[in-house]
Amino acid sequence: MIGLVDCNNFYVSCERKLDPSLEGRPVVVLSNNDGVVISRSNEVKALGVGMAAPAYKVRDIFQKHKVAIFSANFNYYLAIAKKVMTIVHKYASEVEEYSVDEAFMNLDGWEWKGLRPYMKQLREELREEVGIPVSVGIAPTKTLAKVASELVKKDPKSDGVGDFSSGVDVDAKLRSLPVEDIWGIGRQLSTRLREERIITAYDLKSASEEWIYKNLHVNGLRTVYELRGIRCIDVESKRAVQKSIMRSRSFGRYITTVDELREAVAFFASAAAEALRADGCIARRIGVFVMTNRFNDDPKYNNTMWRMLPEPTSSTQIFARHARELLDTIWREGYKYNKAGAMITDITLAKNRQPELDHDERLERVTRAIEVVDTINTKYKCSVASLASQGTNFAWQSKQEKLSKAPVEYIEPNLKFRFMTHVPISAGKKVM
DNA sequence: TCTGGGGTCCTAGGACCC
DNA sequence: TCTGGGGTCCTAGGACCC
Repeated sequence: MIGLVDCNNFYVSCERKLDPSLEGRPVVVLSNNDGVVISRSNEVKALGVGMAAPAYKVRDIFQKHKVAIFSANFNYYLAIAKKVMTIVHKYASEVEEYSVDEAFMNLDGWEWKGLRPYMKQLREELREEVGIPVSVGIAPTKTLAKVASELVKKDPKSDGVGDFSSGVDVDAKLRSLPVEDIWGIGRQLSTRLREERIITAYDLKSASEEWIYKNLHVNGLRTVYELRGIRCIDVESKRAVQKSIMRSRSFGRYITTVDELREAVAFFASAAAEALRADGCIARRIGVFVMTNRFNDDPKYNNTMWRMLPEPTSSTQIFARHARELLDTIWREGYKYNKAGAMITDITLAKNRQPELDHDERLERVTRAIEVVDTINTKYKCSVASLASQGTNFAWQSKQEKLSKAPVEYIEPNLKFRFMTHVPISAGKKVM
């Protein structure tokens, strides 16, 4: 059997942990730049506010129903997620941390009768020790475990554990789940399926394999098999090396000068390189993209450019220099830029690198300087130190107007959602 | 006025090779 | 006028996930 632990309304639950008076009240968490809704309490879901709803469009609802609004505090949420995962690992030897707030457990070999109380115990421990409510699904496949936890979340009378392991009329459960709520069936596919009168999870389970393969390809067929209880997607408990790293932001205001955009791109490239080093990896390819606002009538310009480096590296300076050159190639005067980013791909483990033929002392020095920067940033849990080229303005910084104050022991140093401060230092004499 | 930031995998189509 | 048949590799773009 496979178990799935899924934190309920995770970011909202984290805010409620800080302020228990939010319990029972409508609460939302907004994305970066306070742009869209990324976590909703059940009360907010009941108001009809959708996932990823633009904040300005639902402001009236928020006001009318006195919704508590928070800017996303990812460093804090990650700290809580870590506590959750630590406990989940106690309950299974094979755990796949599927996302920040979700984990699959391989429970093969467990007597099915024991599974439900075992998972209830996990749920209670998470509630007591971390203060986060979760839903659990137990089923023969990952897709069915997702279905089980999904149904549990929707059922106010349930005890939080959905069990498909034995003696359950799974088909009846599948009939109650709309096809678009299945893991792996998104908007396009569900539209296509509905045209074919495939409306519920049960319809999909019973669909013609030929038709599915022709229209939904291998992934669709995998989903169908998984709904039938045939395991096609394994629990991947070993964390794989990332294949790409991206850092990007929507800006708090439009950027119209190349200098400001250069600073932003230098920051993104540096942040990506830092994450690369933290993984013990090197990479050969860097890309940069720029975008104008895609929602208004302003003149549009989007562009991306990639470059293959002569050899793999993890050097902030090298990535930042190439990122700047790429930006200068795609930069066009006269547009209001709204978003930009840097991407690194063709990643391999640094220990697999071919040994250097000639020892480069300058490179060594630069590498040491960068190590110091990484250490400082990790220690202070934000970007205290940076390349001079990143500038000191951060005029392009995102908005975060409703940040909750998490105690410092709840702040997890992390490279993904690093915020920016204003004390750049130079790593060496001239770095770029 | 105000619309996130990461990731993964798959497919189609072009370039190129024999 | 007729205009091979594979194969591989790469990239762009689409679909999905949270």
